[in-house]
Formats: sequence, structure tokens, C-alpha cells
Amino acid sequence: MTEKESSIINSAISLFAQDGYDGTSTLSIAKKAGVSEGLIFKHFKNKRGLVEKLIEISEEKLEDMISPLKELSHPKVILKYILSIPLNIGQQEKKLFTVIYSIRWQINDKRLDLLKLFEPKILESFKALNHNDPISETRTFLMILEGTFLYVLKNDSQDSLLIFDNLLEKFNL
Amino acid sequence: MTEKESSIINSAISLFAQDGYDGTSTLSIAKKAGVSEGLIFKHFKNKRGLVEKLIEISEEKLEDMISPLKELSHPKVILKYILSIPLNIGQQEKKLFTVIYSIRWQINDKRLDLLKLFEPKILESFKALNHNDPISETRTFLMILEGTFLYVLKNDSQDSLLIFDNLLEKFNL
Amino acid sequence: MTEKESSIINSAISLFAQDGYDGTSTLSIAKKAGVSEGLIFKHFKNKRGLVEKLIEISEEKLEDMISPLKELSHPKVILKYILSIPLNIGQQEKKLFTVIYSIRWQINDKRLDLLKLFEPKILESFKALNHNDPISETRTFLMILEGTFLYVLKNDSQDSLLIFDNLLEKFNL
Amino acid sequence: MTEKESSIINSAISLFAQDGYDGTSTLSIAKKAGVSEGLIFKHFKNKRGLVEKLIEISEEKLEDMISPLKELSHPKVILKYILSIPLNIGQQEKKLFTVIYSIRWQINDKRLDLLKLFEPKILESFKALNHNDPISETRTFLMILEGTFLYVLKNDSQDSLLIFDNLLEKFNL
DNA sequence: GATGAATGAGCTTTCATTCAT
DNA sequence: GATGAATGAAAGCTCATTCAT
Repeated sequence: MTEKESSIINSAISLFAQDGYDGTSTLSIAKKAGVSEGLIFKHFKNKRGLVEKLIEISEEKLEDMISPLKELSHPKVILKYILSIPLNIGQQEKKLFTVIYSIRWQINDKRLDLLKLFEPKILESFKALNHNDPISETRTFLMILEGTFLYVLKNDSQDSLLIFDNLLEKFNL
Repeated sequence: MTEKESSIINSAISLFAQDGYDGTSTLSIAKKAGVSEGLIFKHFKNKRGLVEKLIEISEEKLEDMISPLKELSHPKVILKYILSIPLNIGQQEKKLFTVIYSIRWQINDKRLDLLKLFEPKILESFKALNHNDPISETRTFLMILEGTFLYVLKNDSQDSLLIFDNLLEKFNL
Repeated sequence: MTEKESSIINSAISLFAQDGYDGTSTLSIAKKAGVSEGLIFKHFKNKRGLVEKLIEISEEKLEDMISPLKELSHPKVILKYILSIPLNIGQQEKKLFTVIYSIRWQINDKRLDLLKLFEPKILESFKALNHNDPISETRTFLMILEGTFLYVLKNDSQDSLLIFDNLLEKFNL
Repeated sequence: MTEKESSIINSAISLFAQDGYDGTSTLSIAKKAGVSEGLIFKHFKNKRGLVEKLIEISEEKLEDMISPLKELSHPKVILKYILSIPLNIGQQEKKLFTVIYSIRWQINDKRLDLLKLFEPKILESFKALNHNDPISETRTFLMILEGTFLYVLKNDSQDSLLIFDNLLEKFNL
């Protein structure tokens, strides 16, 4: 990946997060990236191709967040870790996930439901805890996880910790 | 409000919910409404004006949902009622709220944070229940309420009841 | 002519003078006149019909300005009088003539060359004065008359008198 | 400046002169220029931007007409030269100035009062001639100059010379 | 790889005009 | 005579995309 290519990606993330996919012109991305408009199409074929790239990156980012789970064995620790993820994302990831969230309303693509990646691990954990309805509990857990993500993306929250403790309690973690 | 005017509104709700604000052309709204494109602008001035109208309608809808709360006094009953709201919305409301949710990523307007309307009632209830940190609990409650709304809007859930019971338990309701 | 009809005309004059013919919408005229948009078309058939009416009125106004000439016999007095006309027009006439002037660039109509009405009188006067080239002198006179009109319409001139004396001298009047 | 760009400018001049600013669509300009409509906006941002360009060009044209004055010293010669300017403009300049004149009724911009550029030279000349009221005489001179311009723009005059001599006489030049 | 001139389809919006009431 | 809801054509403008260099 050349320097210009990654400059385009970063500009796209910022602008998509700020103004939405449709609200961002390829020209504005090019300008912000200090690059000619044509180059975007050379590298990504489409404006849509840019989104594809962002989805890929998001998936990789999330995979990275999931991978430490392999070394954890206790289900409560696993669930705690998952719940902590939205509270620990950095500024650039925040923008990236904001893009993914906003795009979900405009583009139909299963891959945009990023949190689905956590489902197996969560279900497995609740089963290990002998929860009496692990499937429902998983669904609720995911739902709340999504609420937490949304909250973090929308608010510059410093009160994350309070929310976190509160959630742990509700899931007996 | 003439018949054509409300036809425009209904078409706008459907199309915005389906394709997003930017993804919907005024021409497509007009066609679906069986109306000339110009009429949209006579009645709503702007494409943006159409959104303003939808926001107003949403606020009214939500006010209607809140008003029964006045007759409830027990805090647990109040909170239960609020949690049940997303599970009881009809098909047209679903579309309407989908529009509001999707637009939040493109238009910055405080009124789009519809759930804020519930905040006073929720806080008051947790205080009445002598919760040891009512402010945090309210925030968590709202966050989860949003997650529930999102879930309901995205999925054609028939499993609502299971989720509902699960949530009641988590808030000791 | 009903009250509403003349109200439309006055509004049209003001708005055309301010924003030009194309820059003025029939709706804005209707609003300013306190009248429905449809009524304009009942009375004047067209937007263009409104202009026709304004041209008629202008011609009448100018005829009124010319008519006192019939009682004047001395050529110098006649020319002096003509030269004084632009300096003595009222506020409403000013607007009206502004409309005529601005419209000349958009609509081709011989009647818009209002000053042509003066030509016979001017030519006759210079002939009576035994001017050695009355035709050329008339053309120059008309040209300068037009310059004076333009000046008066564009500037809220109080220095009219100085200009007037200056012109008299140049034509030996 | 690319070839297409100047083609747009020339088409704009012709059409604006013919049909006025509001009466000319950007599409018609594009067609006449043999160019896509979008290109107009790439180069000039706005329809208004096109006018800005025409104003600039006019100013440059007029500067070119003024510059020979630097080499003239005798005030009478200077004034004679200025009076001769409207009679010596070419076909394309004629169109250009027609645009400027017609636009003055629709757009308020000091730069559209092109003749103001001559004011200092004229005033200076009348002072050098010890005219007893040089300020008034300058105003009158400018007014007549404007009348002359108007006359030339409106009529395909071959009788320019007669007018010219006539004017010289009136200003003792 | 990189540019930027150029395109053309599609968008929102305006507006003169019509017509049922 | 008067209204105002409704139309539809045309306007200015944006933008993803192409392509010669």
C-alpha cells in the first residue's frame, strides 16, 4: 500500500464519518488526501470500492480485538473482555466504526453487522456458565453491546467506567 | 392537510426508510405519491423541510407513547412500560423511526435524539426506587433502550418477549 | 381598473425595478400586492402581459410630458423643456422608467425606445433654429437625453441643476 | 486557459448579449461552445462566476484602451481620445460591453460602472484647461460618454463621425 | 503511478401557468 | 371576481467516472 493510497483511505474515513457516504464527494476525499481525483478510481475502482476497503479494514480491526480471546478460557473473563471492547477503542477506530454504522442504513451488506463476529464466543460462554437460556441471553448481550458501541461513538464519554461496572453487574460478571 | 400532502409524507417515510435520505430522490417520492414533483416543494419548501415534518411527526408519536405514563405511579411499572415500548411499535412507526435513526448520521439535530424524551421519567423512577446511583443507571437504561430499538428496527423479531423478560430481570423489574 | 388590479401593477413596477423582469416571480408580485397568484393571470393573461401594461402606462406618462409642448412655440423653449424632463420625474415614474430601461436588454420591442417620441419635436426645433445639420444635432440631442435619463435613474441626484445648466450651454439654449 | 474554456467565454458573451443574463441558460452556452454543461461549472464554479470572468475581461479591455493615454499630454487631445473610444470598438468588444450594460440592471457591482475608470483622467484634463467648474463638467462628460456608448451598442452606426464632431464642438475640443 | 480536463446523468429547486371551486 | 392547490418544464448545479497525457 503506497503512501498516497493510505492517505486516501484516511481521508475517506474522516469524511465519511463526518458527512456520511453520500454526503462526501470523491473530489473532497482527493483534496483532503492531497491527491488527484482520478487516483481514487485507479486504486479502488469505485467509490463503492472505497467502502469495500473500509469494511475489510474494520473486519481486520475487529479480528485483532477478538484474537486475544483465544488465550482466555474462563467464560466470565471472556464476556467481560468483550463488553470492554467498545470502551477501549481509539480515535481512528471510532471514526472507522462510525462510518460502518452510518453506512448500514444505506448499503445492505451482511458484513456490516460487525458484532456478529462475537456471537459464537458469547454463546459458547453462556453455555459454559450453564445459563438456562443461553441463546436469548446471547441475543440480549449483543443488543446491549450494540447499544454500548452506539453510545461510545455518539458521545465523547469519559464516564465509560461507570457504564461498564453497571453492565457487568447486570450479567453477573 | 390535503390528501396529496399526506400521500407525500407516507411515500417519503417508506423511501427514506428503504434507501436513506440521500439515496431517495424527490422525484421518486413524487412518483410513489402519485403527485408532481413541484408539489413537494410547495408544501415542504425543501427536501430538508420534508425531514423536518417527519421529525415533528415522530415527536408527536413519541409523546403519545409517553402520555399514558402520567397515569402510572409505581416506578417499576413505569420502567417496565418504557422498556416495552420498542416491542410494541407498529409497521408504519417502525419505518418512521428507521428514518429518524438513519438520518442521525447525516443531519445534526438534537431533536433526532428522540429517546431523550424519556430521560426525566426514567431518572425519577430510579430515584423513587432508591437506586444507589440513579444517574448512571438511567444512562445505562437509555443505552439499552436504544439497543432494543435498534434491534427491533433491524430485525422482524417475534422473539421480542424473551428479550423483554430478560431485560426486566436485569433491571429488577 | 379595480383596486387589486392597480395593486398588482404597482407591485410589479417596484419589483421589476428592483430585481429585473426575470428576477421577479409572479408569486412575489402577488404577495406584495396582497393578492392570489392566479389573479395576475386573470387580469393580464401572461407575465409578459404585465409588461405590455407597463409599456402602455409609460407611453401615457410620456405623452403627458410631451403634451405641454403643444402650447410652446419658441424652439429654444421647447428644447429646454425637453432637456428638463428627466430632471423632474417623480419617484414612481423613476421606477417605471427603470423597468423600461432594464427590460430593453431582454425584450425586443420598438415601443421600449420611449425617447423616440420626442424626435419629431426636437428635429423641428433645430430646423426652426436654422441649425446647419439639424438631423445630426437631433441624434446627438437624443443621445445626450438618454445619457441624462440613465444618470438620473441610476443616481439619486440632487446636482441635477448643475448638469442642466451645463447642457443648456452646450446646445446654446 | 484551455481552448474549451475560451470557447465557453465567447459563447457566453454572444448569448448574454443577445438574450440577457437570465435569458441565457447554461445549457445553451455549453451547446454553443460544443462542450458539456458540467465543464462550465468546473471552470467558473457558477453561472455568476462566468459573469465575474466577463467583468474581468472587460476591465482589462478598458485598461488597454486607457493605457495609450499615458503617452498623451495635451488635455484636449486626451479628452478627444476618450470621446473617440466608443466609436472605435470592434464587434466582439461591442458584445462584451452590451453584456456589461445589460447586467448592470440585474447585478449590483461597482465594477460594472466601467466608465468610472476614465474619471480621473477627465477631471485632470478639465482642470488643466482651467475650466471654471471641472467637477460638473466631468460629470456631464461622463454622462454623455455613457450616452454615446449606449448609442453605439444599440445601433449599427456608420454615422459615428458626425456625432463625434458634434461632441467635440460641444466640449470645445 | 499520477494528473486533471472533460463528460453526462441525475439531482434539487423555481416558476409561469392552469383549473376546480 | 378571486383563490390556491397542482402541474410540468426547465433551470442551475453536483458528482462519480473516464481517459489522454
